[in-house]
Amino acid sequence: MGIAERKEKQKEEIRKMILDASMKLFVEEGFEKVSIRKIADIIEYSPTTIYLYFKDKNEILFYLNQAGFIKLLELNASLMAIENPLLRLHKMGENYIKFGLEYPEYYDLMFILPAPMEKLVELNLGEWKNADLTREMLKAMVAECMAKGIIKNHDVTIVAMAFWGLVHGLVSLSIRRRFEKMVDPEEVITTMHGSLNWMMGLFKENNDSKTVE
Amino acid sequence: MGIAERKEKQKEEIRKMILDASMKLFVEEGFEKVSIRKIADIIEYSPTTIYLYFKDKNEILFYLNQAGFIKLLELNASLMAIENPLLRLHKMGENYIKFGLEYPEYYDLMFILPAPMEKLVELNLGEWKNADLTREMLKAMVAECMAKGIIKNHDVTIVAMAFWGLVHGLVSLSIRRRFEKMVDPEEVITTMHGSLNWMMGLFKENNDSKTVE
DNA sequence: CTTGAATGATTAACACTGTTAATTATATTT
DNA sequence: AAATATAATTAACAGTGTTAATCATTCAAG
Repeated sequence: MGIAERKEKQKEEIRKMILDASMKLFVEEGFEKVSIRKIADIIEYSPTTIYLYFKDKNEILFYLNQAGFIKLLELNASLMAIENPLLRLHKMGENYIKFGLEYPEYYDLMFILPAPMEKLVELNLGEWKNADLTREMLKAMVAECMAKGIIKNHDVTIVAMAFWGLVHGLVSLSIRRRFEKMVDPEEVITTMHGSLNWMMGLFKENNDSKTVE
Repeated sequence: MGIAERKEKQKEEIRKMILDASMKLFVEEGFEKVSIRKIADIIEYSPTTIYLYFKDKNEILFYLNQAGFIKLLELNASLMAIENPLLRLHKMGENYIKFGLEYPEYYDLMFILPAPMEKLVELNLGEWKNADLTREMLKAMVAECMAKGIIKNHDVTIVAMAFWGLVHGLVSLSIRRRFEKMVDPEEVITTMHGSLNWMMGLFKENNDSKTVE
């Protein structure tokens, strides 16, 4: 069925064109400027054509956010080389903060906006590869720290959630400008890293008093 | 000038009508349903009339979010009775989580959406009474914990930011449904409290090894 | 090779959104 | 009573996502 195959390929091409145009708008003009009509302008099709390839706008946003998770995973690829799991965890937190501050639009899509999650539930995709992987990495690191006695034994999920909570809280409050009245704008970033650093310090000190075991 | 005074009063009344209508829509139908035209419908004026009393929609949202901060402060009023500053801090964190989960629309406006902060900067209101007060309460508690040797001495802002970061991270990831793939939906809330509890525990243990001083 | 069905893409329209300029209606002041 | 200032309105602009109905094109069957 060579014909059906080529047709499928052509369909994929237009899908790609739509996503590429969305990405271009997203990166160059920001998330809010991504509209069906603007995408249509770029790919030189009518707006309604887009609905022949994607169910709705949220579905497009969902695919855009996937790109964000790939970016984040790339940033974290170098972590595997770090032997000490606590240091690795620390570095992962710093990467997370850097990522959020450097790509606030992606961050928005990945961790703040409701749209992508709604789509995920709607499509009921049991898995969500890149996002799942990031979460698993975090949990694994926490578990490793506990196994090696660097972090006191506790429910892994609880500790992982606390860690993610802390860094996400810092990033999201920062990009939503909620820290500006708390600390000098020029010092926000260093203070954020300070907060993470301080928390990591609690682990270590906690460890010191237990290392004797 | 009795006339000018009465006029001023009448103007205030319509302002209040607009805010009341906005609040009604906000509470009953959610943030996204608050539109200029719907507000106009309720108060039985034309949509453009609203612009005679408020510069734009964001200004209305800004006033709505104030109501949220008042609600949060009311919830925290009982805290003052707690003597132990660490316990007080813990309770404040639990209140914060409860507030966020119970009034996600308010929480959105107060801590997630960009709109109110943009307005604050635009109006350059040096102060923002209720929000400032909440932040100051947090900082004061952290400082008190340090002064009493319950938390190891450190930069107050860094520690306060970490604390706020943690609870905000938990709440915002939760209401944006980012925890659903990490933990059973029924257990999200207890796990969140577990995370806060775990962090507070770090303080205490840290303290134990230093109490000897 | 032509007809009929299926597919691809478009136009027109719906129901909204925030916001502004121009106009009308209502009070107030001269 | 006429002129002015204020309040409120209508009409319009420039968008948004999305759907139903229509046109154009390609494909397979007679």
